[in-house]
Amino acid sequence: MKAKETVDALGALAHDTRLEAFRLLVQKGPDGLPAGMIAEKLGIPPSSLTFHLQQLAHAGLVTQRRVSRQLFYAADFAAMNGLVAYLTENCCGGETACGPVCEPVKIAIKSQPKRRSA
Amino acid sequence: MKAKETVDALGALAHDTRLEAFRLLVQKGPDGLPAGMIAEKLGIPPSSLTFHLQQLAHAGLVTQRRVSRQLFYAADFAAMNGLVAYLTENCCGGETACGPVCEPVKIAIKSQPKRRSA
DNA sequence: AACGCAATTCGATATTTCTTGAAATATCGT
DNA sequence: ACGATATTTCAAGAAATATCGAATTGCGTT
Repeated sequence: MKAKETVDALGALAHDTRLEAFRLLVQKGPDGLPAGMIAEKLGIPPSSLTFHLQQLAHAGLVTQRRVSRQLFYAADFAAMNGLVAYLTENCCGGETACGPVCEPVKIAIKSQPKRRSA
Repeated sequence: MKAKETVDALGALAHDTRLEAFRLLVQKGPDGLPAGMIAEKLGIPPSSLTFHLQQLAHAGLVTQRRVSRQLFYAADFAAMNGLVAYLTENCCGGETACGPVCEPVKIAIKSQPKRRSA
């Protein structure tokens, strides 16, 4: 049943608004942001935002925690990494003769100086 | 316009049949597989397969090459890695104080012994 | 308890995506 | 050129997803 979860996660990310929201949260780190601030940054009405955050949450890509009146959302980094792992699993059949095509791109670059190019 | 391309790629992968097809191709390596064989393995009619492969191709995730009467499809590993990079870009704002949450999972495991568990 | 603020649920509409048979195109062998 | 094989294109109905205003719930303050 891993495939189904993965499809959910990919589908959750496959949308302008949600991708933007998710990336915002990835860049914000474990503390996350309150829904209202996300809605404001994305320029969409609250009810629309809720709809999209729920898809991300249902897919396990973001977590939710209440702080007083606000609901903070944060990226779930383990889920994100799990998703990536699933996509690339057993690349080239695990053959060592595969060449450099399976080489990872060093995802998630905390040790590097800021780079915004990709 | 990088966001739009990413949404396309994620959308292309966010479907049962297409995810299965893509993973099949990832595991098959650079040589890929002819359309007919993919359709057979997935158990779907040819016209349906074409529809899905086109989405993957349009998103740049697979390439196409003709060999006699057959059309071979293969995963585009650079595109896949670019997608992952975009998702995780500037994780935690690039702060070194972020902790282990941005740590990559060592995607693409070509040095492991064969495992077919998924 | 009453008020205000933050966010969600509901509902109805609009839009997009999926599916697959039938017909068309491309390539090969004879 | 003809027939067979491999795959794509077309069309249109079916299914899933997106949008957002109005009403509602949860929480804190007075």
